[in-house]
Amino acid sequence: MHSTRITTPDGVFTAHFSDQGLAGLDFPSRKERQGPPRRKGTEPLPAGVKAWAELIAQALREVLAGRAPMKFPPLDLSAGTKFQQEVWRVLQRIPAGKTVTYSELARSVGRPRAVRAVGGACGANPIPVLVPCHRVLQVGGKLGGFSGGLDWKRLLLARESIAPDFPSQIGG
DNA sequence: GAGGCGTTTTGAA
DNA sequence: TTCAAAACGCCTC
Repeated sequence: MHSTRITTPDGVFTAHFSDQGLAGLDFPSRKERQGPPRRKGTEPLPAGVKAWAELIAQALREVLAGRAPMKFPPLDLSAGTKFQQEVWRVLQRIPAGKTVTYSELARSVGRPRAVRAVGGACGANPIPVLVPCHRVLQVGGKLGGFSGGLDWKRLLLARESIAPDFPSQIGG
């Protein structure tokens, strides 16, 4: 397992790689968003992993800009259960600028009643942003939850020109 | 509008 | 195997 930092205009993400591809992605910490990155993580990466990291950096910037990535790095989702992987597959098919509800997602995987389990699968998603769990909303347009924090979910949706029913704290 | 219950999956003991 | 928890949705009051 290799780890490296992915610098974007919105902060420094941390990517984790297995032999199969990208296996995990961490959101920038507050410190990393505000200050310079630490030296940790500068260890040399295998050439293949380095190439993946560049692809991921490009893909991340595309998604953060509200666009669908041109090239997509290989994703290693084998850590999840079969149900979770099915949910994550469906998530990857959601185009930029479009959203689905937890109930729609549940129907897509053939478990129309398993809306709560779908929420759990979204929360277990190891690769947020690239596996767009932020495009899953509650019925009625409410945000629901987000493992990286609702701030990130709101930001990502805003970049895609999606205006969910934001809580009144935003105003309006 | 608010609270309670139902359904499904997952992780721990 | 059993129990508790979870990024939900629907029904009832």
